[in-house]
Amino acid sequence: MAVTSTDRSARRGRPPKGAAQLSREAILDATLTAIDTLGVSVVSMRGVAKILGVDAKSLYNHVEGKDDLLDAVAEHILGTVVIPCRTGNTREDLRAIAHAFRAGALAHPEAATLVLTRQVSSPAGLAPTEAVLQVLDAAGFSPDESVPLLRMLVATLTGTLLRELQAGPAFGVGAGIAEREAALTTSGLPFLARAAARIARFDRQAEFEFTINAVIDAVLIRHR
Amino acid sequence: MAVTSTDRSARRGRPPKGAAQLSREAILDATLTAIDTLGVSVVSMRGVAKILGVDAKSLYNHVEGKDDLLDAVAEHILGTVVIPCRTGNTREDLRAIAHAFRAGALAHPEAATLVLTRQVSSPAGLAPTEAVLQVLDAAGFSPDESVPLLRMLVATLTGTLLRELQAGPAFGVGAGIAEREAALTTSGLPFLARAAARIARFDRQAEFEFTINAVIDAVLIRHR
DNA sequence: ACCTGAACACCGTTCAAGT
DNA sequence: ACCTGAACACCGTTCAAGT
Repeated sequence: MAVTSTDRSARRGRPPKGAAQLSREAILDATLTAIDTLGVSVVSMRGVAKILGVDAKSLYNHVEGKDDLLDAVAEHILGTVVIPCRTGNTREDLRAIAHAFRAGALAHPEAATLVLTRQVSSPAGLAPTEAVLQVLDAAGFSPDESVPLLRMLVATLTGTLLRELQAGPAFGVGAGIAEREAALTTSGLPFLARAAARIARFDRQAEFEFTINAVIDAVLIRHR
Repeated sequence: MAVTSTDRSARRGRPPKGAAQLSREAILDATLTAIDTLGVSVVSMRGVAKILGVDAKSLYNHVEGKDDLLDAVAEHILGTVVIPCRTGNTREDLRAIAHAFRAGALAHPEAATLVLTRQVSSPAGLAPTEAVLQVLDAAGFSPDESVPLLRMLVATLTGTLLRELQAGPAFGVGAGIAEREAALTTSGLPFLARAAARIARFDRQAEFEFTINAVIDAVLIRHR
């Protein structure tokens, strides 16, 4: 019952021999697990700190703020993407990069929005971009030709993955394909009504394949 | 100095003859101007209420909550898109729809993220989709063929507009083209370094034209 | 060097009480 | 029918005080 000088409830300043030493990396890890668990929209500095058994304000010794932290998460995930080796077949090489990017992004579905939405400028984050430029160069495109093509590829990839994410965090079909089909059928829009069954269903893998192949077609058209 | 029964500071309940009668539409308008002024990330129920000279909690009589409100803003903007008449030229018709969509989205740049990011299911919001399906039908595509093509077009459009928005809210080039070019040049990634000058520059209109044309090429390839 | 107490200026939302 | 007071359970962040 005696209150000693190490009484935790009265402590202030650095803990005498606190268990986990706080670090930028530890904070980043905790943030990622918080995002995976609760979703990115619910994540908070205070919540991350709680995971680490620390006060929220302590985080500011290692991180500029919440925005900086979320940028770091995006960069971390992007750094996770393993760029495939080139085969010399332009179509297959572009496909492989797209699939690698998708795999990296979907490894943390709740964090994927960050990757797709935030501007990343670190070298690690730029590796996929570099890889695309390399493939286009090997295919014989000049930089003048490559950059717009790169932008189209990135835009399509981004858009496709965003759709995929909001189409349903769960695998395959989300809740209510029948409901969606019914809503479309009765929308009063004839072409949507006619295509309702096909629109209501969504095969993530197949849609990704189709879109990425089609957009690569658009690239290869410009090939001499 | 006398405190009467109409003393405002002690009032409770509906104002005797308050100026503006609150309505869903008025709330929506106020929200849109708040977004245009402050940016979507800063908008709050309390802020919107202040614009209307009302307490934040009053909004809940006309709106389900913040999420519902932002959905409504997205729908409103989408309902603003004027679908162009068909000309019979598939390429031109698809281009025209894309441009109409872009114009609608960019009319409120700070709100555009909502339009591109949220799932919209109201008939008004689905009009552009219906228009694309109609053009593809007129071009001779079956619904089975049209739906994946529609998805590719939407994905590319979404991705392109998102990039355009984050590339710079200001018109044309944002701050620091030279800085970005320098960063890319010294990134240690050779292909990025070589294309640095082209990547650092970004002509919104030209990039949009290129991408949309290229992706329509991918559609028309599949034309018999 | 690093952590926290106290503090500031905010959030979204519920619900009963008022008119 | 519609608005608000009181209240709840949160936010991100600063800064001086502590070790």
